[in-house]
Amino acid sequence: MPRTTIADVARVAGVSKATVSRVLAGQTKYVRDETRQRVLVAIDELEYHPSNAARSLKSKRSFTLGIVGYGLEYFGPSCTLSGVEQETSALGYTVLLHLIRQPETNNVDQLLRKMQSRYVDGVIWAVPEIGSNHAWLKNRTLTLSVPIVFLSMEPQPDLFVVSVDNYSGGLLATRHLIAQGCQNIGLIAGPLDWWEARQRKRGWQEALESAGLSTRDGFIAEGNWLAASGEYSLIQLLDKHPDIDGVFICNDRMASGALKAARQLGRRVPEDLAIVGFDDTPDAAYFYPPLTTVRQDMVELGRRAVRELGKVIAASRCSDPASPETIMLQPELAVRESSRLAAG
Amino acid sequence: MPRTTIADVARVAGVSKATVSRVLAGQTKYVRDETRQRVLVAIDELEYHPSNAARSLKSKRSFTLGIVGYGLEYFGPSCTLSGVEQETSALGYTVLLHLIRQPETNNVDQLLRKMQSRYVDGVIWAVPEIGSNHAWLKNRTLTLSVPIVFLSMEPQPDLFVVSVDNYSGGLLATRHLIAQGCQNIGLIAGPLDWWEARQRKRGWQEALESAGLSTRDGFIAEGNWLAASGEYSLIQLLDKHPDIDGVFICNDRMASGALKAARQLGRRVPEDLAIVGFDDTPDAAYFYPPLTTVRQDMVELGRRAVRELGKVIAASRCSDPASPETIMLQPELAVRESSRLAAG
DNA sequence: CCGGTTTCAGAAACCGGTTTCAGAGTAGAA
DNA sequence: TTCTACTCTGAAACCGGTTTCTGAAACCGG
Repeated sequence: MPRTTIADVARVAGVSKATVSRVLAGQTKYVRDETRQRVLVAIDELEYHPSNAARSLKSKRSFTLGIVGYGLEYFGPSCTLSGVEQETSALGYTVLLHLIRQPETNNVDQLLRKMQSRYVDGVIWAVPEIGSNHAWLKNRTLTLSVPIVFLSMEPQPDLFVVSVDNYSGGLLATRHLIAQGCQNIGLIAGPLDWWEARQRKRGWQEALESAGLSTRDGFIAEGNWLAASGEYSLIQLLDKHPDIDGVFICNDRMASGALKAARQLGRRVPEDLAIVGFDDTPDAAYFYPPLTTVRQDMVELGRRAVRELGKVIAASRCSDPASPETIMLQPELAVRESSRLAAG
Repeated sequence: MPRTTIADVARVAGVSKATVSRVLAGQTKYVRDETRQRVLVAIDELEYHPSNAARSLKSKRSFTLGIVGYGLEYFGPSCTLSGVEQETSALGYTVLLHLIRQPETNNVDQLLRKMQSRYVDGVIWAVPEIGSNHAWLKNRTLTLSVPIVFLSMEPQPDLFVVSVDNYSGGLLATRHLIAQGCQNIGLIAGPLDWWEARQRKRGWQEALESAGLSTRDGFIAEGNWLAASGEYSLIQLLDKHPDIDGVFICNDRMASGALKAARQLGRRVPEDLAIVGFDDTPDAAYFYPPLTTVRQDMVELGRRAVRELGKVIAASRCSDPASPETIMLQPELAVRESSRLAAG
């Protein structure tokens, strides 16, 4: 049986397709109240739902937002996606999801074209900036015919960017360690080709410098976000510098590895070694000992990005382009036992 | 500037729209090779990409799979979604994502209609069976005009279901505890209105019974998947039955809470209390002590579901409906220190 | 050489909405 | 009373593909 179309509704309501369309569009003008009621009744009666394809074809919009994501196996990105979907639904759009597996992927062209061929009304680019994987932006600046909001990348004056302030997070973590009385504070960084990892490192660095503490190169180890690398890195670090009494570890997973290493080495946490992580994963509070960490609200990040995108889309529809802006969400510190030294 | 259409390609290639369409469809018949080449060149030259909307409108397919998901903040569902997306892309489709926040949601009708209005070619229902949230299926059995594959629900003869064998997982975990010499084995279950939680419990129960061990009611605590409930539940359990020497905890998060409780109570793990979890979260290996757990491959779950859906879609297109089947993925045990007792 | 099948290609209808344009009816102004 | 102005509605064009139908040309056995 063929689907019920706008023509069916029109026939039942005794009006023309045009009128039904106007009612659907929610126009209050140019439709008499009594007519509107008849149409609404017919729609209800027939359980009519308009075809998105037909609608998109003519109006060139799809009521769809394209999301390009990465690393869904990690807690942060999953939460971001959840936030994105939530806000997208709230705005009456639907999410078209595309995940990238190689962050340095370079078939961006094909991807964008695919999105365009689906008339997405906007795009959330939720692939973190790694190496030069955002270089494609150089070539096509503003050739982007569809509004895009970028997540977690170096702010650029001509782009919409929403990100957590990782630098500020690094500051928070490190200042806290300093306040706890740590003298030799190490860093287990994320992969330094990640923009976010570099920002966290910079926070660590500047906190130490402005406190007059040393940032010797040997105090830095570069991990790969995984627990095993945290374990390994801490062993390395303590081997070279046994006097390290505090470490800022750039995500909770690596921190959990480091905690394991500390146990194996017989270093008590926090007495011998204070540790601060980053993310505030749900289980960070259940590490042994519970982990002090920098909390970032990834769900809110996703929501904000979509809200921003919504504004851009609305503006572009009024042919009144919104001016690019950068939104930085501030992380906060969750203090737990892994860094709690006898209060001075 | 208007987008390049099939008519543009036709003009450049010196053929008609119909011919271009045939080339696009990949038909080898009814298009001379030389003509095809001309068309392909034109397509390439104009960087032509067909409009999905126009295509869907006529052909009633959208090359899109609708995914209805739940609980993306958890590790498992995220991985499933990742697997789903991967396989969906591989099959040339795109994912349309809709997340549910109240698992007992009952506006299923509206949701399905929305999917239909977007002409999705198939649906993956990735909302776990909780309470009677799948009851809507009763009313509309086979009225479903679009192929659906269900995840993680009680198998039904007339539905396509793909799931991890949770019962078998419960068996594995509990038999392992028995093999380690535990005599009094408790259970910290998930919320028992979850089908998956009930299956895991059943595995525990039958393993004990077939070994001639007791399954007193007091040996069971019902958690809510969260770490805090694992902590609380273990305290309860040990309070009532201090002689418990092993526990099967139905997910890793609760297990991490339980490990914390054990530390607080001064119970050594595994010497005084052996613990087995479920999921094999990436950090389970870094718990203190490292957690023995039942590993389920959620990524593969997602992939399998899509592959299955692909088959159903293909079959339905040949108006040769595939006959419903149930696929059960077998979990496996990852043995670590939390349950490793001196080998007998 | 002829009727019949097969291959190739184009014209036009069609999918289900939106939008333009034009016309009818009514109200208000001159 | 007539002229504009505004409200309401329908007919028809349009969006960009797919598909049917039709016909020309090529091929083929008799």
